[in-house]
Amino acid sequence: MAGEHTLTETESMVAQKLDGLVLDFEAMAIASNLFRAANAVRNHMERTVLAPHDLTWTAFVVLWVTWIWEPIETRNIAAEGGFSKATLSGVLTTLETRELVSRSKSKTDGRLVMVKLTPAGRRLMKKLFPKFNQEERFVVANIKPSERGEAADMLRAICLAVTY
Amino acid sequence: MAGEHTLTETESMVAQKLDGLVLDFEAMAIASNLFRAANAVRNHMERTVLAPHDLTWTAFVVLWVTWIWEPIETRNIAAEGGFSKATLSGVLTTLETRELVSRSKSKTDGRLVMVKLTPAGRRLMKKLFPKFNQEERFVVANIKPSERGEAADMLRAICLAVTY
DNA sequence: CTAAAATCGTTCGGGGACGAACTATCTGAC
DNA sequence: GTCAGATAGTTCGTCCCCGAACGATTTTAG
Repeated sequence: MAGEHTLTETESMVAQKLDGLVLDFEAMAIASNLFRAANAVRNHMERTVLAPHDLTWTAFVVLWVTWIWEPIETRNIAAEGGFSKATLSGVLTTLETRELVSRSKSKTDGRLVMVKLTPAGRRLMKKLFPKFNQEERFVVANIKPSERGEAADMLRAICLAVTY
Repeated sequence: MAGEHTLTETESMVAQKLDGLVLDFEAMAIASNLFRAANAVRNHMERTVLAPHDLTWTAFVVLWVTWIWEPIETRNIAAEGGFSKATLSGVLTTLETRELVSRSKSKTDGRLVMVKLTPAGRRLMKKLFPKFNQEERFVVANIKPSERGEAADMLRAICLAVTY
């Protein structure tokens, strides 16, 4: 994650490998830092907040989305969380085994499965989310408060470009 | 990934769940969009550039880092790529089986393993990276060129906060 | 010189991640 | 009313992903 090499060092190495080709180094820097950042934040969250409760990142996202919108259809959890329905299926089973969520068939459409938190799941989220938000504040601490709005906008702009 | 709900909708739901508690919604928005963006970009790259060559995201990152810095020690690949040495070990084995990289013991320190690309690996990267960079340009297309420098800086600031 | 501590890469176990194939259910055209 | 097509969720196979434990090597203390 650290990335011991400076950006310009990397750039000159890449330029050398592909000499003659036109490259957009600024786009490259954004993409590469986007992943460094996301990965670093995820690891930080897992270590500081999630590991003590034996939760993975994805499991937490599922709990969070469900907590906010329950009862919610599984397809919507997957859409909100940004992972495939196949992934969700496994994670839901794990969480159901731990009795943090419950599945039930929709009355109006037999294809749909509705998900809710159990009381234990709700208790966990009520305790966990404030800690999580506190770490989120830590994560953005190096961004000037006046620039945080633009930061969020920029990330949204990236999503938009890729989601068509 | 899509996230059908608006930010304020989500905020009011969260506020309701945790009423009385002070939350930093701006930090929440940045963190959440960071992951949406990273995930979306990764999926986009995998579909448009990587899948045709049967490469996963991580495998590509390993190839890229190795391509730029070869010969490189495995611990440095892991640091540059942002994943654990355990992950790297498996991915390297996969890539070695496909004869895109080669491992060899360091002469000067028996603990270290050096990694290089094979000629086939180098050919692949020389062909693949321009396509990859082209998609990176697509990804940042919705960010004003004048703001792209700040975008990269912001992501670096996040990394810094979390990496200590 | 040697024993203890540190470092490096691999292995192992368990969960996550996805596309593809599958079953079940619903919708719509006729 | 029926049946072809669309949609939802699960299962399966394969790979990624990490922490912890491990064996091998090097460094450090004394």
